[in-house]
Amino acid sequence: MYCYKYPHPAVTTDCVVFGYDPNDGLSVLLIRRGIEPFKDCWALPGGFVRIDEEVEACARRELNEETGLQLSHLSDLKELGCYSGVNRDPRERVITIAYYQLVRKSEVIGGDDAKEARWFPVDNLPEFSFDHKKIVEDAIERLKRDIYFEPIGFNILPEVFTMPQLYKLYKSILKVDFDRRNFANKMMKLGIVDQVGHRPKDASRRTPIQYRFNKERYEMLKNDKKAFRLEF
Amino acid sequence: MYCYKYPHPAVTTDCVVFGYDPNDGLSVLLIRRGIEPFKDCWALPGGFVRIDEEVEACARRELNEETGLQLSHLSDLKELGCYSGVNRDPRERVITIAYYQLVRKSEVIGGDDAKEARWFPVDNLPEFSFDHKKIVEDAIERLKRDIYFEPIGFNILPEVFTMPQLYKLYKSILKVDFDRRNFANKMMKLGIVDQVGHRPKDASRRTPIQYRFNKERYEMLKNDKKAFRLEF
DNA sequence: GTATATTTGCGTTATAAATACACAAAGAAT
DNA sequence: ATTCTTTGTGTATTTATAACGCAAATATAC
Repeated sequence: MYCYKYPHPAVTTDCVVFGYDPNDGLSVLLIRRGIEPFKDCWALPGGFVRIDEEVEACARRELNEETGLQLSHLSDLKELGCYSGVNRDPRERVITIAYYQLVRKSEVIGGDDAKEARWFPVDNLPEFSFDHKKIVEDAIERLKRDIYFEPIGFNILPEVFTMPQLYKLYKSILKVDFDRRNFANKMMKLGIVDQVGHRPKDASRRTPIQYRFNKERYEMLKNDKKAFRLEF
Repeated sequence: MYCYKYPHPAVTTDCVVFGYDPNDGLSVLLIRRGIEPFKDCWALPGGFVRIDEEVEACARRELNEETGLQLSHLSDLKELGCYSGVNRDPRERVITIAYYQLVRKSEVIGGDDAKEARWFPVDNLPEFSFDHKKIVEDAIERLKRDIYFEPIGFNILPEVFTMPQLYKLYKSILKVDFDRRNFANKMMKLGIVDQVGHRPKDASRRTPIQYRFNKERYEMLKNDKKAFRLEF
């Protein structure tokens, strides 16, 4: 037993992990809870912060334990915010720090002693445990906002992709229509993407050109919030 | 005594409160600690989250208790982030949620049983307690970023102000030079400010025109992150 | 198998916005 | 009395945004 002079809340982390594929569009990674409360319901991967562990480290650890996802030490989770409603967990007072991140779906192995982990398209989400519905909604809003001010896609698209793929990713997040040609021009002018190899001269116009992100320029624009801006 | 099966961290809040005046520029509100650790050192206003209290509510309460500041229930604190270094407090494991806010200096009464509270210009800060130096630095960076994407000034300038005053506020936050005429044009075109009364016809050109914020439009632009953008 | 629709790349043009200054009047500083 | 500073107004120039045309290849429909 651990005793304190004043009552202490428990602190947990939750992660909203976004994945993407051309068929389902944007999806969120959820796990099925194995224990009460909300046994067998869907919830965000997450768990209790250890006493000698930083909060973001906890989010990474829980993510790995529950979904097999091993985030690169480079790619940092984005802090979404603190959720502190006094009755959000029936067991005890629990304060949660939520994070979000974009990953390639293929990186989820779901191995280990992983509870059942599954992708749900953002417009077809299940019933949630706790206040996780609100957290996911906030994450989607946040992602929608962030996409205007920093480049998105490096972690969520395959290494080599086509302009139509990048365009569709943006459209499926923003849910608005904008001109594909202006979008491609902007991406090129920003210098964020490089053409991969040469297009074979026997290839038809219908075969899309392949690109990869220019990591150097991508990181630069990610940090310099003034330089990157989308309108739409 | 309150006992738990697993060890629990303590949770606190800290507030970075910015004020402004033409002479000192941007300042931060700090209090002198009355107890150990860091007795008599300067620290951010803040304190322990109560077990039946939401985190943001705690930040408001502590702010009021320690500085006399009573924030309008409308103006919400902005969440800055979570600070969770395992040794940031020598007493026990403490996780802090930091907030920031802009206020008029005059609103700080410093009454009550308030510990000594004082404004420090951001480029002349004292030694800090805990990791509050990092928190303040982060808040300044965050403010610098936010200023590009949403209107700032409603809470920090007097109700009626002049364009040169608004211009100087922006310059003292951003610490870059930009054209005052283009800035004024932009503010006018955004519809964020309304001229107050008529300029007396005997008034010279040297007497600045008075403005107040158009609250409706201000709030609109605050929420629609796409509509408000500064370049500089 | 032919007609039609869709996808892709590569443009152009009109409108709007950002940027960089010019200038004059009033007052302050020297 | 002269010079410098502050304030408001205005105007070019450059740059970015938004809307759209077109042809080639291929997929789809009938």
